[in-house]
Amino acid sequence: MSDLRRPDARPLYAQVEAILNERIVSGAWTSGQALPAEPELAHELGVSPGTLRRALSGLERRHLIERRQGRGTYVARHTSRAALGQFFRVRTLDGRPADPESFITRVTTGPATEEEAARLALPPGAEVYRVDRSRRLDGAPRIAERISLPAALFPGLNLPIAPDQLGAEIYVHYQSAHGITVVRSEEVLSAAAATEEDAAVLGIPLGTPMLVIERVTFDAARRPVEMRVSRLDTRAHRYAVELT
Amino acid sequence: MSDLRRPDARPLYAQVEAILNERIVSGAWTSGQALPAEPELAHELGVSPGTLRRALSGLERRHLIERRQGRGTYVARHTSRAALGQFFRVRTLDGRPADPESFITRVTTGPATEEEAARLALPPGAEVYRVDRSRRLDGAPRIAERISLPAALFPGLNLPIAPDQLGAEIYVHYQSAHGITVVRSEEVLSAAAATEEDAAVLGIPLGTPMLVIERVTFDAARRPVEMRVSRLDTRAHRYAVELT
DNA sequence: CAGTGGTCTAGACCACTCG
DNA sequence: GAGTGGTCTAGACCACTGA
Repeated sequence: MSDLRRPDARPLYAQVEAILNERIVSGAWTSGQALPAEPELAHELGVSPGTLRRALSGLERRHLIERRQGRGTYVARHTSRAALGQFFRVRTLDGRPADPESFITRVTTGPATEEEAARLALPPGAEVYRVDRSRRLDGAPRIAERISLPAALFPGLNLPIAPDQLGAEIYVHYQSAHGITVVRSEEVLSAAAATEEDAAVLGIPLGTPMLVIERVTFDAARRPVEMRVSRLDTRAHRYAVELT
Repeated sequence: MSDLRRPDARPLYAQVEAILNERIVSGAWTSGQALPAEPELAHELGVSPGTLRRALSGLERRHLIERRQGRGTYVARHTSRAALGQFFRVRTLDGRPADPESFITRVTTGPATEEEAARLALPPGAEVYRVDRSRRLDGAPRIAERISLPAALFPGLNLPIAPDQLGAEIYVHYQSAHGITVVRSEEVLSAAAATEEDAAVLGIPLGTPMLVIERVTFDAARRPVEMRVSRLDTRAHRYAVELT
């Protein structure tokens, strides 16, 4: 067991958090697995229970673990309700979460565009998969979406095409089939007129104002692992943000 | 000093946080004032230093206080750079924070509309002030904005009209002139075509796709204190969100 | 150098879960 | 009832700030 003493400038709890983070990222602890009890883990790492707990709180805040009183601490699965809604900000006009259903319309492969290479931190010409989806909200088609993935991170891209096997839960698939745990996304929003493709996919008039959402998602190792562009018809839905 | 023992189900640190929150909301501790040192405050409240620190961390997370090692803990002023950027999500295309400049074009008074009454939790017909602003980003007019305020919370609405006295820092004015400390906002975003008013105010073609941002802001007592609708021309700017 | 917040420790007790 | 995480305490020591 490594010694954690001083030369490293970071506080001890931050070093402990990084060590535990690495165990999850590397797969030493896998999704759903129970961590050792806190006193045991604290002893193994050579820190006090209080310091260990502070490190665990950091992992919990980033949704890498889940703690349940009386039961134990578990590596987070991306299947809980909280995790499902974590990155989906679309609401109905009265504020309820929209119920999304996804249909994959096309999967293609090719060299990364300049923008894909920049956003995904890929070398020029690296191969990417592109997944086009049409998404229904509360029954009607509302979102046209393209997801770009580095081929190197998703060997074989074993994507089921049937919507009921994938649905909105593509990040669950990343974790279970490719071992990639997403923890953070950056989104930039703008407005644009519906293109001919939007009009065809969503059955709306050409030029309808659309909300364009460009997202880059990062995993626990801070690598960009996905880029997506979603075009949302906001005539019956909204994108909700809370600022604190 | 009140006793904090058991019957109350909330954890002690949460009760302490609520007590300190109330001292700030009520004005007993005013903006910029130094709090007593931690050991002293812990003794006054009859809790251990650790419990007090946990309560202070909650207040810090909500930006109600600022802690500076070696100096002390202070009731937050809404003047620090962090506070200024806290609620302003607009960025340039390359991701840098946009530099906003505001021009008040009109201030009016009248009974609340149905929507204003609902969002601001006002009785029907309550009086509201409405402030219309045109906002320039990096030199060009990009945002048309209307702010609605409950007249009861802003007696006299002593708003300076000169842009250099108000600027983007309207929440600083709320705090210094009306004693209202904002801590949280909810925003919903949609896309819409530029109206004739948008076109006139911003000098853009009718029908240009606009990003519409509807915001309701709450103070530390959880009252809604402001509603605003901002219409942003996204041809040169974006709205940025981070999801964790 | 006195005073402040930040870190770290060690342990008691409580609340919850499940067999 | 055994085992878990959640709360709370008491105090030592460190790092930083400003007079």
